Amino acid sequence: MRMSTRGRYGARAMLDIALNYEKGPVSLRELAQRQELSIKYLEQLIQPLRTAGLIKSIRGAGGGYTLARLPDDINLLQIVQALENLTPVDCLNNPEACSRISKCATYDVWKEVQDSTRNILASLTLTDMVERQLQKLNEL
Amino acid sequence: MRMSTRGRYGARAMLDIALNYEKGPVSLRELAQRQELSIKYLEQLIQPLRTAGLIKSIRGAGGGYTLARLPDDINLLQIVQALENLTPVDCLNNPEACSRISKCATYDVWKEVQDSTRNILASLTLTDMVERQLQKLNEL
DNA sequence: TAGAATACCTAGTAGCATACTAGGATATCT
DNA sequence: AGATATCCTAGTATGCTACTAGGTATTCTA
Repeated sequence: MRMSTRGRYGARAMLDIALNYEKGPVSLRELAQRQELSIKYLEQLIQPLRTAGLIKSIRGAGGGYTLARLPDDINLLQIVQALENLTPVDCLNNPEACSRISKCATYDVWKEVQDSTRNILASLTLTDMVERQLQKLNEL
Repeated sequence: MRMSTRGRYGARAMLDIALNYEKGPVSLRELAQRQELSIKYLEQLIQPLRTAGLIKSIRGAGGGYTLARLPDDINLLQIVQALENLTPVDCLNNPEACSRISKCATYDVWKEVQDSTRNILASLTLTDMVERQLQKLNEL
């Protein structure tokens, strides 16, 4: 039950873009610098976020990325889901993956686990995360 | 956020042993047959469960495994935790893993995710799982 | 006491996913 | 024109997962 760097870096990237919402588009160069991540790797993570409709890009000099919707309309589930497989067990979303489903009690249990983790992630919006971030910086 | 076969097979094994609680020890051969898993792989999964104090073994002919405690005192968190790394992100349990913790708002968020998944798993006991299993078999 | 049946232990290994890097094409601003 | 961006495809090392193999130790039964 581990999260990959994709989901984590993606969340950091989205938070960064949200924090700079007012200041215009955030370029990958800035983003990579602030978040101490490689541009090339970020480049790979940012594309799925774009095709998921969470950010939009502005090409050319002075370009970068901005949120495609209000921070209130973007939650962590959407972010993570765009970047990694959130299904803990294959049989949950692919009934053919296992022939034992009908008699398997653990199936129900994993379903429950999946549902509740999704609920937690979905309950956290970018607005929440921005708030937390600002509060955290104030405490330093 | 995927679960490995270790945790899943381990849960199935524990449930199987619990279902046969009255009938005496369950051998790996029976277990492997019923669960359609390889003996050799099960052998590897069963050891951590034993050292975690969830089952005890009886060696020699006629031997096998039985629960080390009452099914009510064993929950899914204990089972899964014995078999795989449940920490979604390293920094949660190892502060040196990342130097950004103090200013990282996503840290708090992952912590929340971790805590709640652990709570779900901890709330499911072997007794619950046995009940579900029996009910499911009745419905067939 | 032999032998069958079991658990226990250590070492391998193929395949796959992760976490990147590289190089170039395309678009836009100044 | 040139600088600064995004966009796209391919490659790759490393580590983890999901096993398999082979042998040892223990205990029951005939």
